[in-house]
Amino acid sequence: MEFQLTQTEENYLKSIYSLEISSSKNVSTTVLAKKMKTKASSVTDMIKKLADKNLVDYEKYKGVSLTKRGNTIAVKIVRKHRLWEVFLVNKLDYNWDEVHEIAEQLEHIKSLSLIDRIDKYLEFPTHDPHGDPIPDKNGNIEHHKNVMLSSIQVGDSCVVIGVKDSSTSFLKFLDNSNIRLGSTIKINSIEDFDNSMNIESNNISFSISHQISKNLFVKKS
Amino acid sequence: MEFQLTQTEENYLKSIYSLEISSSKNVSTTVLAKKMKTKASSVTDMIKKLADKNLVDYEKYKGVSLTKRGNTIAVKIVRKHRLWEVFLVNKLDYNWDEVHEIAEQLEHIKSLSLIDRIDKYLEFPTHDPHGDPIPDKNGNIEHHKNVMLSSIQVGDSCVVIGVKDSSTSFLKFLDNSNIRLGSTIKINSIEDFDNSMNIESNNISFSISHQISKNLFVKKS
DNA sequence: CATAATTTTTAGACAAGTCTAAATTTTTAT
DNA sequence: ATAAAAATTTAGACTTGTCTAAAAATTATG
Repeated sequence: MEFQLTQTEENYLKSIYSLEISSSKNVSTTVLAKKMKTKASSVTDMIKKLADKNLVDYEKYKGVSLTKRGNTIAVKIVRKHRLWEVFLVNKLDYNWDEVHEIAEQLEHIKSLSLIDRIDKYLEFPTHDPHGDPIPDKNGNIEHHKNVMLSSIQVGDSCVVIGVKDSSTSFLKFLDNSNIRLGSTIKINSIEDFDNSMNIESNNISFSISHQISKNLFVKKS
Repeated sequence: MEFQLTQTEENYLKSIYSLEISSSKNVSTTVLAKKMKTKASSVTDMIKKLADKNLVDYEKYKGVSLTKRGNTIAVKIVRKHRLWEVFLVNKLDYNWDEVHEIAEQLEHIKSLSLIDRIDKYLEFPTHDPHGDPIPDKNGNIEHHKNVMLSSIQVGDSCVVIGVKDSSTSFLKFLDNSNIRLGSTIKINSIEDFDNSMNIESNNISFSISHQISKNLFVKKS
């Protein structure tokens, strides 16, 4: 029943999945086009194909959403992506800013057993190197509470549990600031003018922009 | 300088490489078509494209051969394929008859560093699970002497060092006969009629067809 | 060596995924 | 509420890798 999709189709499903999570509305053609780095007209074509295959619900001019079947497949791809990232970091000693592109390729490897063997080999990790939760074999996934560092109040402390932006430049900035998953951060002050924060981490105080604090998932401690 | 090839182009190069090794003549369109499970006309089209890219030497009606550049790329793909096979067998506990298809996909993953990290992680194996030699980082590969079990004489003993045919059915037969890499085989007798051999392995005597003995690489002991 | 058989190439077509340009629909703003 | 702007879709085209059918070249055979 689980017929073969092309890599491109899989990438569309994955993009729709992540856009649905962050907005909860139907995904628009333009937004999807930007995410897929292609043109709106190409998106329309592909959406029609996915709708024919019952992977998305689509109504002209109204955007798309994943069907149950589409969601199931998207979650599987996310699972593969995140497990491969764990493999690359934990076993091959890659840095967390180096693994995304390789995992983008590895996530499309077709095999009924491979990813579950990897999962076992990695001893069933629950989160990837960026703190994102890994869906289990049955597609169950525990979502972030989405608490951003930017919403924490002066005087409070929190622990970094994930990054929203996984770009190399952001991750390298965090490396240079000695901020990693598990780091404890205390808010010393917030600048009214630009919402930049003075924080304390590893006993060092320094300032970070709003752009930074908006992209760090944290848990109050 | 090392521009991107499609998976299909890579597969053609790999096929030409393996056909060149086994015949040392130019590879004909028909033979390549059979190997690639496609039609001769498709092969002609692709060959032209590869020739344009300076990966093969091609003269109409005379078949193809790899250029130095084409050979270098083909060897890299072979290296990736064989290292991934080692990973699947040694780390993920796959059986040697299960890994070919998955490695066919993994060999096309693009990354400048990945395969060398895998190589290191596996502690620089020299042979894949079927006994085929693994090219090193610089593309150096030590070729089999191509001594087949079928060429060994009655009374002599030898050690299995590789399989020519890596099909599931052949490998499963070997599993069932308790023949694996490193197994010692003694030739008790050879049947004139069909060249079947009576052999002794693991202190058990049994008969194998010529088809079997022609597909086992051995080293005299 | 001449003709038959085989191999190889060419010509024209198709599906997938993309593009540009134009047409249509929806949204925004006056 | 209607015109302008923005978003979306359609139409037609291009590329990649494939195919079938037919033509051309090579090889084999009598």
